[in-house]
Parts: sequence; structure tokens; C-alpha cells
Amino acid sequence: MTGQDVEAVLRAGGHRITRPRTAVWAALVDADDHLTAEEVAARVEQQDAGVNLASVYRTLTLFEELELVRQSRLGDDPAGRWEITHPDDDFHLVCTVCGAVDHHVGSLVQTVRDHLEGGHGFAVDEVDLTVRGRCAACAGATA
Amino acid sequence: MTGQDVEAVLRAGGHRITRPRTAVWAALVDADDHLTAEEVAARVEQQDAGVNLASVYRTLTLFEELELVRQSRLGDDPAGRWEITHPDDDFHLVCTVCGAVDHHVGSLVQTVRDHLEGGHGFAVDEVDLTVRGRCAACAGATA
DNA sequence: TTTCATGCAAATTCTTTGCAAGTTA
DNA sequence: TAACTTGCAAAGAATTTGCATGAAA
Repeated sequence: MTGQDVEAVLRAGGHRITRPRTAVWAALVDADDHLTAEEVAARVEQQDAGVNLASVYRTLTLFEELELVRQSRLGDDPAGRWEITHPDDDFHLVCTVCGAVDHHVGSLVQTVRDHLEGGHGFAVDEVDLTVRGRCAACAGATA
Repeated sequence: MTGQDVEAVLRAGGHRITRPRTAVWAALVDADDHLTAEEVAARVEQQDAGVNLASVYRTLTLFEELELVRQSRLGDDPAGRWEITHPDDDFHLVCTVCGAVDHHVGSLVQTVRDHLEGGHGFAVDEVDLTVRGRCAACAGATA
């Protein structure tokens, strides 16, 4: 999803292209990571001029409605974290030792979808698979 | 996990058996469901005398440390929800139409564990699998 | 009786909202 | 120009914390 695609999605929904929206999107693209609203605001501030936190929240909420981004709440972190929507976004490996959050790209999510669609009559819209544990490096260090 | 088991876990950790702790545990057992802290407080009030919300939070946090309960945040509900820990607790089916939250008890979580432990060197501690979509009843109604 | 837990109220953190001023189309 | 957005500040919701009183061991 490029910046131009985003502009097209916004326009299609009757929304305007504004500096805050462009800047928030750029911050999320650069990050390639899960950011809290405050982190997004901080990164925007470094690049462009500042964007108010309230506007960041409004922008993220809008993007979520347009399915451009997703919010997730990992572990017991009280703050919501945002990331750009892409097919494997919904599979998170969280290391409880070093704190790394990995987007594990694999076939498991599809397995889950197939299992549910096939046997349970449940129409799957979103799969959010969060696994907590110790990544290979940390598991090796403590073993 | 019976009430007696819980008392044993508390004692083993050097914690006292108190009315609020007993009452919160009972509420969670009765519910067999995901409850917010406020819902726990409300249910306790119906049974026993009231327990302060702050104490409910402190109790839930303690139980979480003792791995007696788990907290999860489903969808974009801002409130944390608590439930008793048991092997299949970590598989949630959330219907976006009727709002039903189902504990789907099945083999998928184990599949995820096996997959990761086997191929990725990731030591799994917790799997949280949340699927959003439409349950059989609601999918049929809108189809 | 000594230490731990509770209740109450105030404080924090994250997020949302009202409204006037600034921007986009 | 007309409608949509932003920034600012205040409001809200969920959760945490300080401290004196009360209860458990």
C-alpha cells in the first residue's frame, strides 16, 4: 500500500488529504512496527511539524475504519498499538525476555481460518494470534 | 481448580485468605465467562457484601501473578476482561454481530504451540488466539 | 500483636470530545 | 466559499496509588 493508494482510499471515502494524515501514514510506514499513538506523534514531530495527539487519535481511528491500519493490545500494555494492515499483521510473536515483537509470516493464520470455516460455520473476519514466550536467542541464553 | 486449591496457592505465596479474595474467585468461577473488573465487583456485591473496585483490581492482579486468572483485551473494548485460567481459555471466538464471546475448546492452540516449538526455536508460554467474525447463527441470518 | 489487606479518595494514564480557527476542495 | 479538519483544553473511562483503619495469622 503506497502513499498514493492511501490518498485514493481517503478520497473515495470523501475524506480530505491533509498534512496530519499524510504524516501519520508516513510514520507508520517508516516504523514497520507497532506504535502507540504517542509514539506516532513523536515520530511525526521529528519529520514534519508537530501534530496534536488528539488529531493522531482521530486519524488512526479514521484509518482503522478504512481498514488501512489495525489496533492491537499486546500483553498487559495498557496503551493500544497501531500498525499498517497487511495480510500477516495478525500473527504476533512477543518475547517476554527481550520484548521483541515479531511479525511471524506463515501459514498458521490460514490454518485457523480453514479450520473454523470448514467445521464450525463461523465466518472469519479477523484472526489475531498472539504468542508470548521466549524467542530463539533468549530461550538459548536462559537454557 | 477448586476453591481449596486457590487457598493453597495463596498460602504458598505467603498471601492471606480474605473475604474479598474468596468472593472475587467465586464470582469468576460462577461467571465462566469474561468479566470486566466492574462486572466482578457487581457480582460480588450481589452475593456477599460489597468489595471496593480498587480491591477487585488488586485481587485480580494478584491472581494474575499467581497464574490463577488471565486478562485479555478483546476487540476495541477499552476495558480489560478477566477469566479463570484453564487450558483452552486462550481461544476466543468473538461474533461482531451479536457480540457473543465463545470459548472454543479445541486442538488449534496445541497446533500453534507445536508448530512454533518445532520449527522456530520459540519457547511458547502463552497463546492468545482471538478470531473475530460472525457466528453460525448470525452468518446464516445475514447470508 | 504484628503484618498484610482493605476502603476511600485522589492521582495517573490513555483516549475522546466541544468548539473556535485554519485548510482543503 | 462551504464543508471538513485541526489544535487546544477540558472531559471521560479505566486503572493505580497513598494512607489510615481493619482483619488475618
